[in-house]
Amino acid sequence: MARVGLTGERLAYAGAELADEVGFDQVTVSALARRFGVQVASLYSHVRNSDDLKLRIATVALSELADRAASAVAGRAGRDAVVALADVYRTYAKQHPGRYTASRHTASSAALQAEYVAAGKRNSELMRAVLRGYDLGEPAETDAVRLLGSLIHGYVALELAGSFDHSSPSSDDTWPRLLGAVDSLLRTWPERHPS
Amino acid sequence: MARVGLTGERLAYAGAELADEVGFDQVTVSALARRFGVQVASLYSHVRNSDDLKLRIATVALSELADRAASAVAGRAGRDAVVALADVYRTYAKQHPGRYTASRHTASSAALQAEYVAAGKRNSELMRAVLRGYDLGEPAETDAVRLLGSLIHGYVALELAGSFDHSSPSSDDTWPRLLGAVDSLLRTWPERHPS
DNA sequence: GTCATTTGCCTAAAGGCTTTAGGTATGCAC
DNA sequence: GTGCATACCTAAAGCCTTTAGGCAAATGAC
Repeated sequence: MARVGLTGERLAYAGAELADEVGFDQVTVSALARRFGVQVASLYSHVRNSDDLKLRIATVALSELADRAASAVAGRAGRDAVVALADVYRTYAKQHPGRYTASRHTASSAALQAEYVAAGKRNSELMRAVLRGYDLGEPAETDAVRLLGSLIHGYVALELAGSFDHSSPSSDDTWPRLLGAVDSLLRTWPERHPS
Repeated sequence: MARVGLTGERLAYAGAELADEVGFDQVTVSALARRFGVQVASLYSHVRNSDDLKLRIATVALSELADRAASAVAGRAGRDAVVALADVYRTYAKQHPGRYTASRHTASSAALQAEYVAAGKRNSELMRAVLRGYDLGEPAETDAVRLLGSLIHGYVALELAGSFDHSSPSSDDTWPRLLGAVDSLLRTWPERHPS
């Protein structure tokens, strides 16, 4: 009975890979056990249950996103920063569709998990930092965070679902134009109250 | 063994109600059978399988959305039409979270179901009709359809997930300001090629 | 190096959901 | 009333989740 060396963390990363391969919805404790060549029950020493596993995968995804987002916006501002940030999410979703789906998966117990919440905060604070460069003031800045967050997630979700597949122009052409439009909107925001 | 009068359609509507009550992910053939006081296997005369049931629920949701959208935009144009249309989706998602989730659920076999595809088309064509009023020309009009679609879905999804719950301003305050901003963006779209 | 302890992984079992196969009885047409 | 179609049933197999309890491998004390 050779020991495989399971840990909660290894399961989370292996679960993330599994999600990318078969879809986040298809990630099960059983499939993961199979992948490690181990009995199903063995995993229950490392994750509390199936929801716990999914939450750990979501945390992996949110953390990776925050890391990439931080690198992308470093040294950039304004439109460059917005484009770089938005590209991070879109690219990640294409490369890791299962992980991206996981990152948007809200479990009821998620709010109780410090690490998950912290990774979510890192992401939203990076976005706010980028938008602070437009000097909008409040409540416009929060409105802008919600606008950009909604647009990125909405676009990525629709694209991932294939909604843009069978019409022109290609999604690759639309995307930079939308970001340009958002940048010009931010620069001429209807109700600015700059500091 | 009193007959309950099951049909594919009744199952779809009952499944939609169940989705609103317990969440779309929790909708199972078993739960639906329980609700009708009937053995599980009995449902398989009316729906092909679990995915088929979910696709039928999604079709119910997409059709209801298209009906409401059509009523909302009738007799309106420009900003009024955009706001009315966007409100339809946001309000529907709040009233019927399970149905809304269903409407965004893409099964692999969905593309083969004529009714589902048709309901999806009705929705997107209503949005395009509203945006045609801004006289953007192509490809800007398609870009705008994708922008508005992404923004509405993204905002609704984040709001449903509770992302805007614990910060001010309230989501109710942000929403009309975002729609106003989008309207002004559409009226000053960077690269117009009007007819 | 041996022994004790921890713990990683095991077997076993119960319960739920999905789906198929084949049987019974109900409700309508006549 | 009789016949027919079919609505709903029982039975069963397969997979997933989760808990309980057991064996053996790694770790540390001496």
